[in-house]
Amino acid sequence: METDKLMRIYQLLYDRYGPQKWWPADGRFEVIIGAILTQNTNWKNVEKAILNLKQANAMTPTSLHIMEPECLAQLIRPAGYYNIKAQRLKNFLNFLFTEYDGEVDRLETIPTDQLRNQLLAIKGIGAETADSILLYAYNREVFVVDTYTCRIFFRHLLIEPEGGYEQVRYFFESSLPDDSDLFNEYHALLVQAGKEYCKPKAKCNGCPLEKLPHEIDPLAY
DNA sequence: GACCAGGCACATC
DNA sequence: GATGTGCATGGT
Repeated sequence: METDKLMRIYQLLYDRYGPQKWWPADGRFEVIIGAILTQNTNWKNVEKAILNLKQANAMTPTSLHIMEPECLAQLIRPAGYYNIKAQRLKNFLNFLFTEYDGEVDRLETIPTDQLRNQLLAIKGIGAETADSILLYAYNREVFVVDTYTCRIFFRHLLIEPEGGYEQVRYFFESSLPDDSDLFNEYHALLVQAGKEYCKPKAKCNGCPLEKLPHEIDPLAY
């Protein structure tokens, strides 16, 4: 049904930007940490926080698990919301050590739906963060919906503004081939296009999708 | 100085 | 169920 349209959009984005090779991280654990740190935050700031953790030899489950929350908060300070994010990281690590002995690889064998529910039960991990972890750390066939995804697709009249997260996710997952590599690139390309052309209060001249049907008033979303 | 960033939980109506 | 608010640094 919507498959052709979605693949055409994918192709337009891919032609413009090429492969994005996400997630920009060194290993599974770092993907998870980055997914929490990047909540409502510029990735450049997250990189500074991750560098701090690495320089403190703290980018391991054990060292983060035993670290004082105040110390962790100071290390991740550049990523913003550092107190709340330190707690969120701790919540994940408590889960990891309680349920899986602190081994991220042991999540590999858990069925996707079950793992998703376990992640969502952790305070501080919402739908987008859980799905980022599932797709980018565990290669599961889960489409990550974020602000840019909604904004771009709403402006191009492809989704309803009142469609919630799960509706939009279903729209992509049911229309696209069940391919985690495709989901991976697609989301990354939408973020790239969004950063450049789909700001909240700006028109998007030059956007790779500008020839598609388009909502005229960019302030609408 | 204003605006924005790869959200989420919680309060209140 | 919808809507509003706090959380915070750093780049443009």
